[in-house]
Amino acid sequence: MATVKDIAAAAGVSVATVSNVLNNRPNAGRATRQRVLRIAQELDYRPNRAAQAMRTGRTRAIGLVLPDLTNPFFPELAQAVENTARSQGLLVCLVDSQSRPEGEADGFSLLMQHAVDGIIWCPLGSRVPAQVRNPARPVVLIDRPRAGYAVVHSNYLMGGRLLAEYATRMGHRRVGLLSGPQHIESARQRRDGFVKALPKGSEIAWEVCVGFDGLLTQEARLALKQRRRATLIVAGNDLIAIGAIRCLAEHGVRVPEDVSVTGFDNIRWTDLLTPRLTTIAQPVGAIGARAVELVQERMSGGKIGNQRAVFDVELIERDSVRKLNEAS
Amino acid sequence: MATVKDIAAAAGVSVATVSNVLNNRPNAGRATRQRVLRIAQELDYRPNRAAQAMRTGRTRAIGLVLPDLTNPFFPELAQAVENTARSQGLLVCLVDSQSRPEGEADGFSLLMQHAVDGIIWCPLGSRVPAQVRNPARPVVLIDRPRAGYAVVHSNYLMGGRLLAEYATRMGHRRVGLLSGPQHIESARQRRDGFVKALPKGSEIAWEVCVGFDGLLTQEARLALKQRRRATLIVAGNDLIAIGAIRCLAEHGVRVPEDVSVTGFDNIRWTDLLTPRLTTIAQPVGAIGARAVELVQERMSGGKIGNQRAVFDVELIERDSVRKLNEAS
DNA sequence: GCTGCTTAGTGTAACGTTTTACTACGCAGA
DNA sequence: TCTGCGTAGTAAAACGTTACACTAAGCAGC
Repeated sequence: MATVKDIAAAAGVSVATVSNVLNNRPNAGRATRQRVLRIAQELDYRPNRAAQAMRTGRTRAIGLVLPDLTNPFFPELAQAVENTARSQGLLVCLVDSQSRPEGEADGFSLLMQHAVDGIIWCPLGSRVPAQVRNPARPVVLIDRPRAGYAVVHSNYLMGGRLLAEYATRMGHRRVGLLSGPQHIESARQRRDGFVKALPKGSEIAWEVCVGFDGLLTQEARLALKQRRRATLIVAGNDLIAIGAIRCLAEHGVRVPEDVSVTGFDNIRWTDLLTPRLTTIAQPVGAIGARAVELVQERMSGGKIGNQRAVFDVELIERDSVRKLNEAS
Repeated sequence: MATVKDIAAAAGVSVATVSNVLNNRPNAGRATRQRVLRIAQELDYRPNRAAQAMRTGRTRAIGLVLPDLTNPFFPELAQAVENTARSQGLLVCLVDSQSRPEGEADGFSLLMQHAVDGIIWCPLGSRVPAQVRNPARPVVLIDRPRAGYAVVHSNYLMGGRLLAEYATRMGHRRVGLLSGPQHIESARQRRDGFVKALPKGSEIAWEVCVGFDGLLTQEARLALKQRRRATLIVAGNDLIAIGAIRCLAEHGVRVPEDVSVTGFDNIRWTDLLTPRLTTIAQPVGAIGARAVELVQERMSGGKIGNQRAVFDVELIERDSVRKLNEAS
């Protein structure tokens, strides 16, 4: 591979000048500049990132630390992050902790060793790995807020509210809640947003919390079996909704004929399912892109406080909620 | 961050000795060795990867180039690859081409700039990006074979055969094929394996090829609507199967009561669907792990020819195939 | 002609490692 | 005592960049 030295030799200038031209600093004449650029192109020059990194301390790589790629919300996010990053010339280094804190810690350690310029992180729990507690590098959280960090996520309260309004409009007055883990703020806000926006006369028939992975607990299965006259089941995310629909089917309960179900996330094939799932769409692409922008701003010195970027969400009406007549 | 120089100073030896100890080369005395190691630990020394990379040309990072993270088969693969890699101290750099050849090319270019030590690649089409045609770095293909490369994938022929045997056992004699793109070998082998293992007296009622992403073409929808007395539809992967089931539902056709459907891949929530999908399970974890091993072998000099690692697959019997009595 | 300023460009140290060639020392064998 | 050899360790170059401190030349103003 060609180096600056090769270019310098071919152009009859010093390596310093080549470097100056390549990083377009002002101190180079018009003619020289063009000559150097042309030769660089001819030799197919690519800067050696390792050398650059050693000299400048920047790698033009960012870390992406996710809890679980088998939850389809995250691959969509990863795709958005990777594509935006690549369009800016940034490489994405992936860590999937498989929901294990040690995995998260190891991943951070590896990322720090490789001196990534910044980290986009969807934190697992409340624990902050030592490797990142003194963050030499900017960290931007994604999807899950935490005090002291910049974060970009959806307006979960709004999502909850939209669902509550829709439920009411469709005539549902008694709902069962299959919420996500309440120690995760994004799960809590979805739930709270829903509950607060529920009008007088509507009520929560029951509530059970389960994991975001859609694997239902005994308690959840029992609640779904009994149902206690709930006409609508509001799930914490799409995976939970899918799990619920299947559990209901096992008891011979049809969706939406016998009971309605809503999800959250609008993962890609919720509209390939039977029935197509009514859910809340998050602008995943925008979220991923914004996270990259934010981390990049911080990489280039901008210490712009710990901002929050919150994105509006949208109700996607499909087939899993039935319209009740007033009498029912 | 502590450097070798710091350790050398603290231990009263030269940096060369520190380096020797750290890479446990023989020329260092017992006492010195232990002192250096102790101090390195105390100072929480981590080698500067950039400096190492510049000197040795190795980065201890590998690239993972995938066509589409929104196809749930790939995140599972990515997870396996990342976890095995991390356990070996390798960082994974992700590229998602979003099924666009330019994306693939850009990704490779970025990976080469960062001088990853090896690349695990699920190629998009038949085009080989120029960046990788002269591979200074070892490349291991995953899931999609191609002449001249090492590859690790499932035994697709076996998968096809298992499906054919199962179909026969369940009394299905007339099947419709909803195959994947036939220019991709893995799709072709699934199909061929199935067709070849079909006994006399069984027949292919019709065949349509669609993309792996589960979005059905007009032609496919028409075939599903007509059905031409096929009692079983064999889909090229789970996404296609899911799409087919929904399309059938739109025409009021129930699965498996009216027609049976099989998938391929056993992506994670095929058993959350209604009906639970009968499909072929690939050992995704093993495939990912083996790919990492293979690329690592090659990284450390082993030029072991272009081997093929082929993994057995397994039939997962669920609820989407009905047993027909002989008469039907 | 001198001063001061701008433009265009250069020489070289430095970043943190690894590695090559070398030294210094002790000791066994003759 | 000399030779040779193994052990323990060192000095310094090298990897490819960037950036600092310079210089050389041209030119305007007086």
